[in-house]
Amino acid sequence: MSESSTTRQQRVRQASADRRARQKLDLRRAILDAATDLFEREGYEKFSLRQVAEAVGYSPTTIYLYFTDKDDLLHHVALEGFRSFGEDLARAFAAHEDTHARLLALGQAYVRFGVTHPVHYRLMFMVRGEFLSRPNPPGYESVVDSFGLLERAIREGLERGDLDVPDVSAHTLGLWAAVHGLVALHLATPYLPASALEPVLEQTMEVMRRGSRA
Amino acid sequence: MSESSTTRQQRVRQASADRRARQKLDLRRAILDAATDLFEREGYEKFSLRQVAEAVGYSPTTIYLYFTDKDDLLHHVALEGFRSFGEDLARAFAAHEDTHARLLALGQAYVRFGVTHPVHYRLMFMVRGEFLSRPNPPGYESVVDSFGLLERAIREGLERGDLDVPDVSAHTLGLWAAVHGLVALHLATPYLPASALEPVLEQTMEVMRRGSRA
DNA sequence: TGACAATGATTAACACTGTCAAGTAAAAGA
DNA sequence: TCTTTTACTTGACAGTGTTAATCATTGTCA
Repeated sequence: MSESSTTRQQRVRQASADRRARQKLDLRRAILDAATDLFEREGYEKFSLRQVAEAVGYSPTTIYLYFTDKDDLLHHVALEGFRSFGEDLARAFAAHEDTHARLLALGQAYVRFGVTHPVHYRLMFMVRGEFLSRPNPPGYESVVDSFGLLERAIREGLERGDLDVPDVSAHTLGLWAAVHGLVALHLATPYLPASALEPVLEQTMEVMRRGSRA
Repeated sequence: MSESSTTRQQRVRQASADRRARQKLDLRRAILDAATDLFEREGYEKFSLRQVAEAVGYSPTTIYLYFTDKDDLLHHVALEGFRSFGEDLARAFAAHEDTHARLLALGQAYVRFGVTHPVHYRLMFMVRGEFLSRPNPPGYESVVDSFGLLERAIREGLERGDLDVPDVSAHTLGLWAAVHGLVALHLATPYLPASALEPVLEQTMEVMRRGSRA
């Protein structure tokens, strides 16, 4: 009947394979979602593979069919964080043209992420910062290079004559470190409560602005 | 014979109690040393109570007679770190009179500690920063308040007219965060290798100096 | 000196954990 | 219909922190 170049059997087989691949992706997604959920509720120390399995309704060993091990699963939980973190920063970058306004907005977006996603932040930048040095696995190639974004803002500021610093990379690192340090101090120590975070950030950004302006 | 107000029996009893107390302290010290050693060799994740017990030659449950639990033991490992960290900073503080030289020295001492004691640093300020908010247990009352030290350096600088910032506490936090951020980035990410740490610190300190000078 | 009490450490067990090898049941392919 | 592949589970191992019960030794006191 049909004059297509593929036989009916071939097409059915293909559809079947597609469906199975889709189900496999669905379960992988469900595991990752359950893991993220559990992680955010329980925190790094109490996060357990077996509890993830129970939450998703499979035996513990099934997880190993979708992630190589607990660490890999945790890495993907972190990657979800890097993705939304990158999106936040990209929005802040795009929202301003002026160099200093842009840098301030980036700093504020950074801090805001840390405050609203403390458990994720700790995982991503404090407890398991090594994740940053791992290559992005399939599906996460497009995650925004946040560090590169900040570097670009600074380089452009330098080209426009808004900034004057000896070394772009060093200043990028210094600014990043300053903001990260504030969030880390807030999350890990009693020195910097949430209420003080915003004003301290502003004063620090202002000091660094004054110290780096042309 | 002896006309002392205490009987011989009383003195013997006292000496015996003293000896037992001393032995108890010795074992506590031995456990803590073994724990510190193991922790520095194996790192936070692999640190195990049972291995500490084995290293010191006692059964696992014996540890509970000297520390309330694993967390308490880990806290004391961190406290050893806070002590030597505080000593390093106090030395740097005392070595300089000039405000900016003193602040730079403090920053350098801070970074040096992080580089030479990475495992301890991670425990103290990154993975288990909550330890900072716990009250100092017996034996650690004299640990230098490093944060207070930095604050004093800044306040004195302000009083001498070397600095001009709106808020002393905020600037203390900002400076601390900047240096901590650099160490944390070095220890947890690939962005800041050891070789780049010193120059980046210098440029950042210089930017903050320019931005906060009177 | 001998009975009693306190101290210091141990053994055994529980409820967990991540992970691996082997096995099972169902679906797909020939 | 027979065989192979796929998806998943069972059972086990070697660990973990922690608790309760127990044992041996030492100190105390009649």
